[in-house]
Amino acid sequence: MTPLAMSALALLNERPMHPYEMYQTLIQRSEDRIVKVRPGSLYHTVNKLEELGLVRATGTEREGNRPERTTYEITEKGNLALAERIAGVIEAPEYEFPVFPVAISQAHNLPRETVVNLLERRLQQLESRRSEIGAGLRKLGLTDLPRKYWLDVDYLRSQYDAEHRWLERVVADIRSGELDWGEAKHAAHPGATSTSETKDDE
Amino acid sequence: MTPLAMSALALLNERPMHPYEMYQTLIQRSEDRIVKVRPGSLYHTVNKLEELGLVRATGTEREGNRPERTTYEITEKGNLALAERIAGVIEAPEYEFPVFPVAISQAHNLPRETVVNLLERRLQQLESRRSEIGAGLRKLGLTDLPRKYWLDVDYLRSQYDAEHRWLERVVADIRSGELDWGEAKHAAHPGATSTSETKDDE
DNA sequence: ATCCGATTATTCCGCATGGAATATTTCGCG
DNA sequence: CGCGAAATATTCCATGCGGAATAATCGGAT
Repeated sequence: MTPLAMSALALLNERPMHPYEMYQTLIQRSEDRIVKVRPGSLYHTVNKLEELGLVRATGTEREGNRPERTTYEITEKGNLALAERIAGVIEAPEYEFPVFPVAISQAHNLPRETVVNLLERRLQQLESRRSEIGAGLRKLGLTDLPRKYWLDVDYLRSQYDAEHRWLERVVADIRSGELDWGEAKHAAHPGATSTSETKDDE
Repeated sequence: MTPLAMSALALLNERPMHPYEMYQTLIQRSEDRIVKVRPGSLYHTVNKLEELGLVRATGTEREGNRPERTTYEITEKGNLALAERIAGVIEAPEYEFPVFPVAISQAHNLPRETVVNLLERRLQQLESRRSEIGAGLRKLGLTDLPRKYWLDVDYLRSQYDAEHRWLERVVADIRSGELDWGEAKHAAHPGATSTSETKDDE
């Protein structure tokens, strides 16, 4: 079950809805900070959930002359599956192949000072993300709600902090020479004087 | 450019190869810990890189009577693009929607003790992951190489540590009551003798 | 009153990914 | 020396997701 499926099921667990209403609700609650949600995917997801018997269509109303909208409700099976999925995800950490480690593992192809600059820019960006998180929290009035309801933010902040510290440490270590950056052959670095040779004869 | 495309380009930046050789090399270097790599996707990826003019086929040899293998080399443009992509990823942090936050944001649907148990199991799993990382490092003899070449491991470890501390803190806070887990209506919890649905009580 | 644009609600298409299928060849084992 | 298993090298197909297209209606400015 994909993240979006989890969110969709969770919504139907509150009350029956039609897909577009789920979309609105997710956006309004700013859950799109945590799940990737696009209208198209949502419909697809709900369809799949129906095939799996985790939700069922209760009926199709039409208001005015707008397109028909199909309302879905969660099934007993769906309720079960949701809880099991949540439990499964929490219980067993799974690596999800973020890009940053890939890039950092190849940073040795770039020259020292370039890397230092890039890392410092990242630091700045992280700072502003951090403050956005805080601002968003307050804007949503989440700070009034018990912590139970924003554990995810709490978690993400701790991850953010760790990355922040790591970046600062690495930058310092490169600067100080503690982390040696033996300049070998590099890949071309952006901004290098490149003899632009473009061959596209296919 | 997807992570796999980055890895492929990086390999071709070392020397020309045919896709299967890239596959072998990635596996042998255990880069599949960091990039998701499946033979199928690799061929597809290389094709796309060719269309984009970032790599070019140098020729097709055949050894014995095995299927023909097409060797590729990186182009000037490819070299440039690789460096730019690496720089771009490092420079600008991008959220990649991991599942754990989604699950944790819905954990309030599960009963207190269940959650505590799940979090504790996760802690254990993380422990063993951690030791595996260390073991893998030593097995590959990476510890001899300068730190420059295993910055990714370094980073991942710091992330791991942060999560570890977060989990311990949260578990402690739930246990102590510091983090209140007001037991409201729950979704069915796995292993519960669930009877009817939870529709009407708010 | 009317026209423009945003909102409502959904469908459709393309593309990247993963898994399986294919076909040949070498290797291990008795 | 011969049989099956693993390795070599690649293609093919089902699937899920994101972005764009569609189509009707509502709100707001002139």
